[in-house]
Amino acid sequence: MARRKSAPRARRASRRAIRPASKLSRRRSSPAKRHRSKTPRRGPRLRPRARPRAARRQTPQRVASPRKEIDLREFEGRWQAAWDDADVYVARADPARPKWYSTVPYPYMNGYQHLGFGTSFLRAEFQSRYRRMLGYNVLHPQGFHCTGLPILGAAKRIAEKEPKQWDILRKMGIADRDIPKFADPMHWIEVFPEATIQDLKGLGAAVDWTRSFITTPLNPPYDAFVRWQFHHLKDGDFVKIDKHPVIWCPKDQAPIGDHDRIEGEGETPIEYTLLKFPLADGRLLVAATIRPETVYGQTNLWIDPEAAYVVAKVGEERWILNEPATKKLSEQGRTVVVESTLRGAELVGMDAVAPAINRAIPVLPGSFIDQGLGTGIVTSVPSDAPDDFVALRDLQRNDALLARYNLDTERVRAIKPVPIIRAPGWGPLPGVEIVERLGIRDQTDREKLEAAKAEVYKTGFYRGVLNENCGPYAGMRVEVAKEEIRKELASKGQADGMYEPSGEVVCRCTTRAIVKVVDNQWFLAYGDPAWKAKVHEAIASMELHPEALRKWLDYVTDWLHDWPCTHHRGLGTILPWDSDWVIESLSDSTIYMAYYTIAHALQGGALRSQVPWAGRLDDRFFDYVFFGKGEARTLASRLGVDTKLIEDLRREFTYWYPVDLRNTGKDLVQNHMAFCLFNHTAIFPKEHWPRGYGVNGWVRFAGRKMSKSRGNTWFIREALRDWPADVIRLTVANAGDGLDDPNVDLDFAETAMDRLQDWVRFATAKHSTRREGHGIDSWYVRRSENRPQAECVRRFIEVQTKVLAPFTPHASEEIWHRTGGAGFVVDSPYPDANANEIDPRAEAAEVLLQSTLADIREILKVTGIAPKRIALYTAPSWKLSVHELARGLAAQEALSMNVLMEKALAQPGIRERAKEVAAYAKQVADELRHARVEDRDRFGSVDEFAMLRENAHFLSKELRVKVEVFRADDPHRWDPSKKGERAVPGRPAIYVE
RNA sequence: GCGUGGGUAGCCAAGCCUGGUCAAAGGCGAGGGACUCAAGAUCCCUUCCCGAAGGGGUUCCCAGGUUCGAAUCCUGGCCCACGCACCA
Repeated sequence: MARRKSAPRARRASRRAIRPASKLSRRRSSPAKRHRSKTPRRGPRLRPRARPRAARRQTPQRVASPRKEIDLREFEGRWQAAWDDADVYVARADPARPKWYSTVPYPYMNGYQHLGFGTSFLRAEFQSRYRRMLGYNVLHPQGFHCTGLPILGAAKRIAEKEPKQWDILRKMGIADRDIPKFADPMHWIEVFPEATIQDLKGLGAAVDWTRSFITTPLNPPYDAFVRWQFHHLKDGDFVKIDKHPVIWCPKDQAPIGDHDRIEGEGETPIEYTLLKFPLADGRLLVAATIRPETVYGQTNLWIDPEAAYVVAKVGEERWILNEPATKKLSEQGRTVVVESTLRGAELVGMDAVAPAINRAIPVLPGSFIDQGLGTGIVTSVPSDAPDDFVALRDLQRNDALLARYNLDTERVRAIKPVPIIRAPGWGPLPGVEIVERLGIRDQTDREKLEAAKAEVYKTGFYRGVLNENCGPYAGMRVEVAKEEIRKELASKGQADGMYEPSGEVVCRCTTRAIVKVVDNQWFLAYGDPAWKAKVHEAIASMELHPEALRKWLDYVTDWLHDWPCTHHRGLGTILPWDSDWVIESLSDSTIYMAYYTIAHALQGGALRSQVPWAGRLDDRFFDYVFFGKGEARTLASRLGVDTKLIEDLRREFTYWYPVDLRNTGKDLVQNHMAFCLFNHTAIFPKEHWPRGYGVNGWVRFAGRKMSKSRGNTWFIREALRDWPADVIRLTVANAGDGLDDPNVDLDFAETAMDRLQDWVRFATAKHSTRREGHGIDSWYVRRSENRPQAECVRRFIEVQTKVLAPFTPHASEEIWHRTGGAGFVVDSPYPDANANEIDPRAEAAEVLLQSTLADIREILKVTGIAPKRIALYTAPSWKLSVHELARGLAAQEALSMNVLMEKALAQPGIRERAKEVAAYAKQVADELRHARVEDRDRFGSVDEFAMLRENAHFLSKELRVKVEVFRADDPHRWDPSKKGERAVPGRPAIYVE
């Protein structure tokens, strides 16, 4: 039996709820309460309501409360230790029993885990515990993900004493003096996996910890496993090498991931169109745009007269553009030779031939151009680009400027925007319209101009249609025309392409990022239609929760394209055939569920394996264990282990695989969950593809989205500091289902805690003190007049304890043991409905009693009578027999008014009240014609008069007034207002005095 | 825009797939009562509107439709959330 040891954490955290008795406390809190009732509470209340300390001290005599306090935390620690000692959750293959294998994706180890992970984890865990009680041999392992950039990045930031990163750790509750240790990435990997284990154990996780591990080469057998996986992918042609645009730091000469950016998180490379404008001498002015569809609205070009430009030879052409653009083009695989430089002013006033419209437009001076973006030359479409319109207006109004550049004033002033796009909600010239609406003064009004651009672009792009000024593209949707026009111009040599970041990205070294096209990027070929087809096949045979997930996964499968699966930096396995690259973190984590099945042997109980032979694993080992290829004996002798050990691992794998349920938050659907299927179909035979997925929403906390940036996170350890684990588990279970975001509701937690304490108190009390009935079905307690039948209560407690066990394993275990249960409740068989114990007659009687009680209450409520005496009248015998006849007819589907009347009148004593009978028969016929069989059968199984008479005392007690029961056809009944006539079967008449 | 999910009472949240037992579970909040010197504890009742007799009215985003019957099925619309990637 379990060794009872009390966990120090639990003792420290114990919170004795002593009922305060002081008037002081009441006075102090009542205004707050009044206030609360009027205004909704702002922000979450994190902790259970605190009992005022002062009150506690003032009234020591009250401490001796008559009720024994239940300290949930105390026995949580105790039972966690007991399960641990008994290795309850350690799972090994057992061919004699059915298996259940469920997992959640391992969390990334750059911090403590919050309740978002906790929720995904617990949902899978509830299922694991439930399956365990159904008799399955359950495997539920948990690993820890360390691959990738964030840990390195964060460690570096700590080393640099960056305040933001420092603060993140401090907010996690790490002491200032300990923070410098996190300058070493290894420290993160030492601290957070252990911390996560403690957190999950604190929640009562039913995990087989002997199979836990961390990723990356720090853990050699896992590293070998990933290498094996990539060899297979390569052999099967699932990996390919190709060109790839990446966000790139020109100074560091390296790609910049999100975590290495000061600015521009989430920005990605997008392709700009380069438009070529021939000058009279054949040189080409090159302007960059993301809106090639607006070429039909071009009126002029913009050049910054103060900026420097270059003439560069690109292919056979001479391009004029700025110097940074030539560098970007070079990085993007173009050959660019700079020949000379010139000032923008030299170009102003020239004419150049615009593509698509093929006519000369003037080059005008503009000061708004961002020289770091594009080419430093901008084509002007004042109809749709607020910048262009404002710059044009500025120039037209500025005589000095016009004069300075010797421009043809008449010609410049004659330039008018050309309408080109029709979009709902906009006039013909959105660029002009928005500038006027926002009251933009001039080119220096940057903030408003940015907003204007965004607004015009969005509707223009998604809803716009090109108009009659757009030549062959008139009538085409902007979204489509964009690509068409670009293709046409490129094919005619009037356009080219260049990548830029989708928004400004600044590297940690403060250099502005550009886009580089690398030409040797390794990809997983998720874009391959044949591969996609196999994934669809896998999805089709899966069990998905919720079912809506199926459509989403199918969509994601089609939408995915080739995935760059290697990096130059970050922690991870070195690509086995090209040591310049490290395998990226979403790519090393797709089939590791297979690794868990053998991890207990490979890890030797440590997260970083120290097992000597496990440091020597090669592909042949995994080929044998996962595919049964090769000889166990040769393998064993090479590794220096017993043949049996190797064979056992093969058995573990074939026993446990595939995964039955993998649950996660919805953020992973379009990457990890999809990748997992792709890689399984690539590597494993069909019978080892995952069987089930579950997905939940983002956890909201007290109605608000839980997010680090908003300071609304709740770490598991914080939650455990404030609440008992079982309460957290119940609260998570209550939070909501489906793909919607579940809501962690602390008011519920508060109630759940009280109820759970009550339940434990009740269930573990001696029979004689259980009479109060807290925690038990109150209808039954009341019906039994507070003397519930002992065996019934015992059964109730047993069943309830088991049903609750997946959610509140600690409380259930405590009850189980204190009520003499054998073994652990978490391993006991789940209760099953027993058909022999269902008594339809008794249930029908209870339904009648309850509905009668409800009817009486309704009458009392409506009339407002304070009753002195209540009488019930059950239906007269003639109504009973008519009803019975009707039921019989209904059962034969022969119920009609005339048949019923005919049969009724044939009975003795009916004819003399034919009129009444007819009225009632009609009513019964209408009621019963559409009634369900079960409902029909309920009538007749109960002797209403006997039942109500027997329970008159109970009703009296419930209603606190005398209740009498009569037959409606009893001539001696007390019935001052002739209510008895209304009685019908199933509905006794009621009189209230 | 594309994709996915959703809109149920003051709030949270079941029900919808498989139509009827649905004025719609449960929880929170609120009101009343019991117990109490008193309570934030516990228990009971109420909580869409009307009603001095167990009833009636109007509801499940809106508008239509199918059906004897719709929160549930179909069509159209409005609104909200999330994702739209190279990485956890």
